[in-house]
Amino acid sequence: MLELSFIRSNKERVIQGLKTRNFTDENLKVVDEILALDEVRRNSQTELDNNLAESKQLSNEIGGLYKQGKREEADSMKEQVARLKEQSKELESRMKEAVEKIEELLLGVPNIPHESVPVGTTADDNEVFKAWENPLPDLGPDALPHWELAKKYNIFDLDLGVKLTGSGFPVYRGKGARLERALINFFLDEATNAGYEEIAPPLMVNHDTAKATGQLPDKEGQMYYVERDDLYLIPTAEVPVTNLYRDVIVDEKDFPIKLTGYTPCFRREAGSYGAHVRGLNRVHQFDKVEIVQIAHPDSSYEQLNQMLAHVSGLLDKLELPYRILRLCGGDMGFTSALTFDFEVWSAAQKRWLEVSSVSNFETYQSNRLKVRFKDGKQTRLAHTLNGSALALARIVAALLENNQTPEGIQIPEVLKPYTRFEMID
RNA sequence: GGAGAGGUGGCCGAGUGGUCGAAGGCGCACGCCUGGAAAGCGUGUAUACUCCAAAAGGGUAUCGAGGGUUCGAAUCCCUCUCUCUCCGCCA
Repeated sequence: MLELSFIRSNKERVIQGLKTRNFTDENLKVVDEILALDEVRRNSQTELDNNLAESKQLSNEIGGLYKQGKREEADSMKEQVARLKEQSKELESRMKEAVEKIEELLLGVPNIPHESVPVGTTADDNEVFKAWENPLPDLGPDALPHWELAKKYNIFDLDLGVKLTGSGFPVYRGKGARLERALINFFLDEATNAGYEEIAPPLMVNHDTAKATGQLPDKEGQMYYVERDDLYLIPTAEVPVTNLYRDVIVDEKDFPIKLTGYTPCFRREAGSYGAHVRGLNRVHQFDKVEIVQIAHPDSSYEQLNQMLAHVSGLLDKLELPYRILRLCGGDMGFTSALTFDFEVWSAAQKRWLEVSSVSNFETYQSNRLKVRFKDGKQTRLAHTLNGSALALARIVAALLENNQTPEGIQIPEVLKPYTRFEMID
């Protein structure tokens, strides 16, 4: 959520930002609407405060009069207080109404894009920030997509998942399960070595938590919900991990706070069908290691670069061809100010698969989270950032496809200490 | 699931209707003292909104949450919620 005070003093910047997000003139009216309501709110608040101050003072005087036994004087003052109270009620409801309406409108306003965000409406308009310079692997016509490889080597099984749960819940087995575990450990170790503290969070969260990182209300339909206990299954570790710092005033010298966590991720996403969602390309449950940072506003973009370098390093070590995209205004997530997507080349499907999304949310998320720090006397919102490092299912898909040989599937060097086998055959 | 106890500031803890944003202690910060430190002494130490061009300084709200009684609520009443203890069940 944008800060109201920011909109108040940076109206033009907000409007420009929303234009990058392809807001029409009609949609842009929301800004004026918010500012008008803010005016109403502040006026009623000032009036209300004065009113309450007066009642308070009168009440104290009444107390004094009673002690002196001046009953009649006191009683007439009571009437005054009663009248003020009437007015206060009215003012309060007017204020409350404005506050609620502002909140509602504010929830509909996305984050202001960073100045480097390219204009555009769809994924086609994303900028290739870092291309893959080397030739892409060519496996020839016999290359099998990962779902065929899964059958051939019995490493994961989607049909069994259907039996147990439903479509989109893969069962990994044998070396497939080991590979999964190896990748998780590899990613966690890498993050730890890069200075991230490992967190093992709950996989279910309450309403407040889901709201603070922005999953509620905008993405309610994407989450699995346990009605009986009013809990949501997490769609990403970002949710519980970032919420660790909800309502916390951070000590400035602790910046940047760097956290990592492995969790399964649960996503309902009723999406498109066909080849794009086959196999592990899009599933309802997948494993992911997430990195999260809470940073000082002055250095959050440095930290973002550091996160890009970290994710790049992982893909380099796994020897996977990848490229980095800078998302355009139309494709960027609602809450993000700047997002880079990592895509890995899947050699049998011959297409790029998104495996990581690294974003700086600036204060958009921290405004709801109320993650703050002291800047002198002032309390300011911190910046939050996060990124996948990395999402497993698609990495597995690409590893299987790219590394297939007639003898079997080669395990990248760096993973061998983790899998403790060299080949899936 | 059953029974009971309890939620007060960063922490501990006092406060059962009147000027209480809240005693006291601890912690923390700064200063004095000291060769330096400790001790000691002094000062300060919540958050949000708001008024003011800003600073200084005001105002309002907040004692788990919401509602009620009252001129006046941390204190009384109601609802909800969370935590703890005991019992039951259980990886």
